Amino acid sequence: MQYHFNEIEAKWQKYWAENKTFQASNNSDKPKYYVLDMFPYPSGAGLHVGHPLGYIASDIYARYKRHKGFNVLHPQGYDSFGLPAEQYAIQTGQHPALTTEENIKTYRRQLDQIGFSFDWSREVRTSDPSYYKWTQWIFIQLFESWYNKDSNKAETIEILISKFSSEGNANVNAVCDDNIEDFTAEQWNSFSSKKQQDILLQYRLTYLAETEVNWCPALGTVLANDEIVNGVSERGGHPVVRKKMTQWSMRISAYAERLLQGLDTIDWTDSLKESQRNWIGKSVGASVTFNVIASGTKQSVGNEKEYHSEQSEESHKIDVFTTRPDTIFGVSFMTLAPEHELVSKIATPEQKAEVEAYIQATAKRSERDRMADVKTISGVFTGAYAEHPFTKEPIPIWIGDYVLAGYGTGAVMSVPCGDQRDYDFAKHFNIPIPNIFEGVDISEEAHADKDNTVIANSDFLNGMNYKKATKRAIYELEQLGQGEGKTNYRLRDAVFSRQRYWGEPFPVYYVNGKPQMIDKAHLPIRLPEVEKYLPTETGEPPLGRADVWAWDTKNNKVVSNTLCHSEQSEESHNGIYPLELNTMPGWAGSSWYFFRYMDAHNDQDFASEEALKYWDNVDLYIGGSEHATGHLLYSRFWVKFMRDRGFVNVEEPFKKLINQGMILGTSAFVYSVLNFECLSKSENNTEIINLLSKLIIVPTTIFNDKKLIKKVFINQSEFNTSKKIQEIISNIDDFEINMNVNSIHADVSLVNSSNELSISDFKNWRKDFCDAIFIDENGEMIEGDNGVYKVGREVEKMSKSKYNVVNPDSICEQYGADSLRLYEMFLGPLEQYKPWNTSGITGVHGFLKKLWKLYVGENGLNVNDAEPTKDNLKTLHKTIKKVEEDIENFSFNTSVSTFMIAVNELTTQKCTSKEVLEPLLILLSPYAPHIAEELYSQFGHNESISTEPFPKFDASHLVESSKNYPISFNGKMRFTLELPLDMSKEDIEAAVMVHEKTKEQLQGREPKKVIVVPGKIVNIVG
RNA sequence: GCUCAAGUGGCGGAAUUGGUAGACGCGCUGGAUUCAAAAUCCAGUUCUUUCGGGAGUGUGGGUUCGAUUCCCACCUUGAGUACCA
Repeated sequence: MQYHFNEIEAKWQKYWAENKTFQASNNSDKPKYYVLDMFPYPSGAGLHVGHPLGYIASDIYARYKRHKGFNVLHPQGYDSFGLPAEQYAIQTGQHPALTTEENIKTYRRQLDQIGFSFDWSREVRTSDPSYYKWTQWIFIQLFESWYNKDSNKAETIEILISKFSSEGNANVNAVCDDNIEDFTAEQWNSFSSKKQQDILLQYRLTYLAETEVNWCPALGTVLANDEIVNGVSERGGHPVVRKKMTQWSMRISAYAERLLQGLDTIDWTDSLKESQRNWIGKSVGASVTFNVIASGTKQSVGNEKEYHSEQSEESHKIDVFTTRPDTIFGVSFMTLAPEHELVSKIATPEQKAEVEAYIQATAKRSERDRMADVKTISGVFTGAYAEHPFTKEPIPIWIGDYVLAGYGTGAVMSVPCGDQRDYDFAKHFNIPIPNIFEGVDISEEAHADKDNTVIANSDFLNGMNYKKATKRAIYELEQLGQGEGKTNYRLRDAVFSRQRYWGEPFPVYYVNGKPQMIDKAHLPIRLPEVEKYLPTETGEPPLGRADVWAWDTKNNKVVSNTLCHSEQSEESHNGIYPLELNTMPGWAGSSWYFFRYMDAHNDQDFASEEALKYWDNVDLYIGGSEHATGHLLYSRFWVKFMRDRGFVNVEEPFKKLINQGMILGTSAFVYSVLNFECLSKSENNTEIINLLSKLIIVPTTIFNDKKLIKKVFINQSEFNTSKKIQEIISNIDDFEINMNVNSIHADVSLVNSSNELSISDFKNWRKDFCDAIFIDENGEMIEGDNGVYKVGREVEKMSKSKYNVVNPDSICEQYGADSLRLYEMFLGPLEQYKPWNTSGITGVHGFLKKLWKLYVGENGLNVNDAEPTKDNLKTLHKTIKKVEEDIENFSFNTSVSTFMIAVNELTTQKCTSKEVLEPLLILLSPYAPHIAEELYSQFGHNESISTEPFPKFDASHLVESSKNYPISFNGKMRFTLELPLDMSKEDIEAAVMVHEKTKEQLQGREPKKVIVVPGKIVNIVG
């Protein structure tokens, strides 16, 4: 009986589906375990072999946990809203829902054929109205919440309103917009509802505000910071510009500290935590207020009139944030961002022109230019001065684009002796660099080291170290009322509006321009139909094209726009108002989906309390590291919010997280000759002769071989009748010939495992190469089937455009899902990036065949009740031990070799004992579940192997009576010696010393020392 | 620039508390089987060698009886971040 993997795999996939083998129950006496994969975006291209890597790992773990007696939740779903489907819809006019549905079908078929133990009864899709109903609901909860810094959590907005109406906002300690005016309870109660709504919007956790956003004209939408890479869009690489727009934002900054602290409580990789820490970017320091000296005061004190006119103007203050308040006496100038609002107000008439020119020049430069060009120092003096808080000396105020408007206050106190950027700026503009550090030379560069710092020339700070001086400086600033200790975060509030069609609609309508939430009872608000998926002619988002997109507040339903009037009078509206035209970003649906799996069909709640309590949070999460500062940060934010409001019980969503590395493609290249460069040796001139009347393809081996290049040149010249070339050929030795080539990707499916290209298939594939001439490694033309062309290889990211994509379908067909699963694990450590090489799969496939042969002979099962031998048991138990340790350590690659060793050994031992071969199947079942099920059923079992208890390791089978000791001399192993394990140290030493080879090694020398570690090693020194 | 990973045969990689470096697989070489091929099986495969050995885990140093493993410095590659005050 042969190993017919296709039949076996189809049979068991059907069995699992029909018997709902992997359906998890929300009621169980077993301990629970929740294994989650980052759900996929269903793209049109389907899965390639890189995608399942993480799923296979999590599936192995999930199956292992079932064997270990856990009730395992291992769900899967689709992050099915997103840009590609919409781009495709724009191109083809097809509704994204249709293409998404098609893509999901492909994904499902591909996933099923790999044999995953997913509980498909809990599948979720973010684009499904029954799902996004709850995304909308969470949005409403965020809108109805504010962040109370006193209780350090989000609370409902009702609490805030009652505070306002009873005591005003003076004592409210909230995370909110800057510059909120103080008001009393009486004032609050007398405010119009419109004004009250405006004020509340400044406190809500999601709020509407005019913000500078990253606008991508090519995509017609706003992008979040994490969606921009190197100043261009992550998808498509389109330019991004700054633009002011009214947008929904999420007050994630309220959670900055908790997001940072929470990292210490979760089991994630250090590099991932580090990226989140950097992204949050906490810096501790102080805010300092500098008073601007009225411009008349300094320069024209004598001029009474001008002095008075300046005095009548309002006085200005500049707030700065600094991490080094200890260096405040080293300030020799201040720098404002060119966009700073004070710039135009304080610039003196003499400097005004120059300042304005500079501002304009900076505005023209794109964000990308500014980022790319860090070296050029530029700036302009404003003419204005600020007063030093302690010395009262005037400090010149400059503007410079090295100060960013978006960070801190957009202004810095410049301490050139302690900050390299300030130092460079001061040097460039000849601004004094006072030294306030004891015993430090600052003639070459700034001294930015906090640890080795003693402050000097700084009045009351003299002689103090960084820590002491900082504390004292803050204290003194507080005394003056010109500063306080402050912590700043780089983390910005997240823009939540997208000008796209294929996303969650907001449950929001506008009355007189003020946002109103639709009641939970009327959710979901479904995406309206539009006839095109592009922005409108007036620049509104695609939803602006919908005809039925207004909210009827009387009947609580979406109605035709024609019923909605824009007139101001309340009566004319008839209770019908326009709906929000933006949609939510990709991360909305993915920030909470892990809770939905717990109770996927609940239509009363996003998940029931019991389900949330039972499954708690994700025990193991596997996915790519590219989500470090997007999905993984936003999810943590939403979970913390939901916890604050009592909707869930957990503070962190993912207890343990593993990043699987990417599987890279091995691209194949052919090299077409661009030209032959002929250099005359005698005449000392260079000429490039274009010989290409025909396309010539050469292999890599020829590139640097002068002889072969000449040979190719001569062979090809028969296609060219040019006199010049005839002349060169006749005097070929007078010319030095070089060759320039162009690398062209060849589809990897046209190349066999020995890197040989099928030339006829290649010509068929690239019609423009149908007349190309291929040259072999000897410089000879390849004609017909004679000769082979070897492609060049390079490891690159797997992608359609590089023609290096390997499809799991064909692998499953040729070798089976079990082979694919084993091979993906066998490639190397899960977290590591590694290239895919299809030829290696024969190794694991051969292993499965060998395994099959161990169990099944020509006439059926080869297994009996024979008493296992000592060797059989030893092999089994060392395998149990290793595999269990490996799975616990997520070292799946090493278990595959362990299985190979076990099967090799048992085959050699001719083992037929059921007592050994049955437990081995359970060990293997998480990795290669189909073959394990099949053989297990042939043993006579009627139940699936999937919940059989994991075999127990018994150390007694591994006990040895002797050890093959490595005998080393000065740490180098020279020979081995078999000795009983119960031998004493002294006896071992004696036995080694009398040995032939020892004497040979020592050559008469007396050893200085003999180290004997019983059971391990003997080392002779001397 | 800063932060974090990682450097071991022709290739993917193994060596879990410092104790026989190169497990396992690919590839390659030779052989068996076959009309032939595929498949299968057997043997070999770090380098070097005067066939006794000798060297060897990016480089240089250190700790140790003993270092791929620990410490210091450097080099290279990859990823993230980028004027964050």
